[in-house]
Amino acid sequence: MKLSKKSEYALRALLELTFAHGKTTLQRHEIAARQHIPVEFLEQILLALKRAGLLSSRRGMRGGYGLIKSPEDITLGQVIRTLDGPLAPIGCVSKTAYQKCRDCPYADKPQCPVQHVMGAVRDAIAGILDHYTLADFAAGSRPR
Amino acid sequence: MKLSKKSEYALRALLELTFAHGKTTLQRHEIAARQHIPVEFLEQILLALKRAGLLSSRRGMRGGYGLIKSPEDITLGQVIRTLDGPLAPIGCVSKTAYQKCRDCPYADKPQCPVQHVMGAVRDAIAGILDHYTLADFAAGSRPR
DNA sequence: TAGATCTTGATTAACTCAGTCGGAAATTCC
DNA sequence: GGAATTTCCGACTGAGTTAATCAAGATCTA
Repeated sequence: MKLSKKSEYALRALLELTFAHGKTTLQRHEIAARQHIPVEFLEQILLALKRAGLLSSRRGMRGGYGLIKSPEDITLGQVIRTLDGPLAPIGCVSKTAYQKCRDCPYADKPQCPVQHVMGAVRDAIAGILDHYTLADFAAGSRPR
Repeated sequence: MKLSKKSEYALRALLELTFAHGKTTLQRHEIAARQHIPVEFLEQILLALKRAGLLSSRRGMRGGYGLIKSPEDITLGQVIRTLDGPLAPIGCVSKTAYQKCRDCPYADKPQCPVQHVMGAVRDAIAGILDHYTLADFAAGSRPR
């Protein structure tokens, strides 16, 4: 049930980019310095977020990174999924990356007790993270 | 956000032990066969559950494992915590194993946005798993 | 063109996960 | 008492993941 360092850094980096949104872009080293993140590691995180369509970037002297959408349109669920994979605790209850559970005697019947509980857990986690936007996050408030 | 195989096996093993509770005890190989779990791996799981005070055991010819408390008094939260550690996605929001977050610019102030969201996630997970008993689990129903 | 910056891919050390193995200790049955 | 059976305990292993680090290349601005 753990959040990777990668996702944590991503959230903290996006926090800075949310503050800067509309005003300016930020460079790797600025984000790294403000959030105490190893710059080379941060780099590959920003690249992943870019490939996921959340960030734009510009190379060269006046380069840097910026949000490509407005903070209200990016959820923490999206961010964590792109870096850590599915939110579900177990493959057979994932909605974005379902995987049939091998070796379980209940196979995939809806009677499977594991599926039942973990489905509830998944829904609880996704219920929070998929409604929590970067705007909420930066404001430090609850969503909606 | 993933449940380890260890915890999954533990839940499935406890399912069998719940069915047997009051009637008989079960041996490693019986549980392993019914739930398709590698027997030597299951062993160390059962041992861990025993050390956590959930199971009793007897060695020798008529030996085996049994629940030491009634299924209504064991929650899935307890089980998963003993095998996977804290439920919280990040140390600084754990109630059972709190750890101050190093290198975060917000330190531990209540204003920390990461702490805010992840606290909500932790509460959601624990809210389910700490109220879900083995009895609920075996019945395949929702708790309470 | 020079210098700054993003981009890509490879590499690494440490750690965790999932499972295996061998042997010691306890209990029962003969 | 001895053999069979079962739990107990610790060490070990191979594969994969995590958290970085590094070097070299592409691109942009001044």
